Amino acid sequence: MESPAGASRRHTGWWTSLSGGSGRIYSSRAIFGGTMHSSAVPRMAGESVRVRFAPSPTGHLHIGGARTALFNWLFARHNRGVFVLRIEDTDRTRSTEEYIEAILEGMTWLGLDWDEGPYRQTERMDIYRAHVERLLEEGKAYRCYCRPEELEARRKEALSRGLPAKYDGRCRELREPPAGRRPAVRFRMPQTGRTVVDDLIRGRVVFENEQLDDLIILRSDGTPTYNLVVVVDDVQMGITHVIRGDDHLNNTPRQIHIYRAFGFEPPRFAHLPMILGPDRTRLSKRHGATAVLAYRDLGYLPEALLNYLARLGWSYGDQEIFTREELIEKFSLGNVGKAAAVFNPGKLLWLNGQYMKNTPPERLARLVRPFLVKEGLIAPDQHLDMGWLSRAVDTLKERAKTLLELAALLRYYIAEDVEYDEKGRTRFLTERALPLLVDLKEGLASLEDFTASAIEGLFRSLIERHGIKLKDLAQPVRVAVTGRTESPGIFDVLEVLGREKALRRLQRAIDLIREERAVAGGADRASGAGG
RNA sequence: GGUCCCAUCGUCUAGUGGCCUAGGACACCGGCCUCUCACGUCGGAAACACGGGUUCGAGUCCCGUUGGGACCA
Repeated sequence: MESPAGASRRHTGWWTSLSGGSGRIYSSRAIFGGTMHSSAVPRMAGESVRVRFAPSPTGHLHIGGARTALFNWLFARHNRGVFVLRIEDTDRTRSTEEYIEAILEGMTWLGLDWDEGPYRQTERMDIYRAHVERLLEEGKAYRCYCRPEELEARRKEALSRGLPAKYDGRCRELREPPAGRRPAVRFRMPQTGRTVVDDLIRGRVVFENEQLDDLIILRSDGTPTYNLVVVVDDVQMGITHVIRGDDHLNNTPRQIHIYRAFGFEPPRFAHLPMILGPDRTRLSKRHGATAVLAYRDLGYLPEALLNYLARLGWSYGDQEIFTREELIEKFSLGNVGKAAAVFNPGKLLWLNGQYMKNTPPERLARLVRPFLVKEGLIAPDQHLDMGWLSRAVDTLKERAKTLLELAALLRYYIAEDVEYDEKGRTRFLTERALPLLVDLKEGLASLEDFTASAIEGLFRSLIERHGIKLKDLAQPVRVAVTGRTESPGIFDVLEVLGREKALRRLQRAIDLIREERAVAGGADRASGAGG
């Protein structure tokens, strides 16, 4: 499932357009009149669940969007429903093809495969205009000739007098439109009564209709606005459950009235709590890496990020680690919390470490390869024995919390030579260690099988012969072969390193100690301090 | 400003009126394991925002206050 192709096998096609040939959900006949009622997916008992993720391609797929996508995906998979991907690219000035690609790539990397789409709103403009036209004909919407500047001035005026900044409805009953102005279209909201949203997460939320504006559904330039478009799309795509961020909760009553104006029962709504940064404001770039693909490039495993995202706002008793299948099986909206959650990179890192140590070394070896290239340890097309790399990875995987760290640790196995950690060199590559290293080198050179257990045997007999503890030998050797004071078990390190490299590095350490002895001796003589 | 939402350890959370002397996880501190580091393991410090009610009993229900967030832009 790591390959992009794997995740896209269910897609009906990248650029499937609802207004084009697919016709499965939508047919052009369904746009108008009575056919619309019957052609939209009816809400009957036992009807299958249809949900959607509708990102707007004005940026990368970020943590918050990915969590929304994940919850929709989990809800669909849990209920054996359909997960639709819809690109909300009506904002042409800010939407780009690159971001669309990046969003698809992010979802594919996370394994959030969609069943339909991606549909694109820009291909559906005629449909939205037709819907607006219908509302106009039925008197459920009206043309508004107020200019944006006028509206702005009135809003400021109202605000300064402490009144609600609501559209005053002056074009509602307009008989004679002023000449020479291109009107916008407003939706006629009810002005009395109340609207109830029975939210699947937040419970019953009541809005006074008095508070609702006659909102603009078609701008004077002919482009439809968000609240119209989202309703038309959700109706036509047969969406049964709208699961989205709670920043949309205030829009919900308006949308409910638009559904009703078209003669549809609204879907069920579920508003997810926000994800915040450490300063408790909405998570954004200021807080560091927020793009899903940035975590991929930092060496995170997709299943770890997925697991972390799932636990951000959702829980299942005390359980922290879930396989993808468990998430699908155990997910329910009832276990989604209501309070906003702070994104905690430290916990994500821990979780990734858990996944690292429980992932088969063969897979990690495959995944770490690009990071070795990035680290400059191998050339992009360089051959690398994957069996050997797997063994090397196996010794390191519980020491590395990310693939990037793993690649860095792999350096002393792969590189020709090592750089000594300064402290390690002065502390362990000493005169005292010299005979030990010499003896060990000889022993290793004549060892029959260059295996960890044979190497251990050699170490045991050496420390007995010299009357020392294991660490007196292990640490100097560790510094000599890895350059560092910490590493996996020294026997494993030597085995993975192989006889040739091991001997060469020991010799280099031996030479170094002897050189320093010579220099020190020279210095002693020069200063006349020699005794 | 108006409307709406939210409120348990620093963070993610369990908790759906008695099982709570508030549980788990990350991070933090200490012990153990040990050739080092890590993993693991054992232990520690750490929270029901505040005030009123309801109730025999409230983290849990209601109201208010405070604080945070979102939308209107």
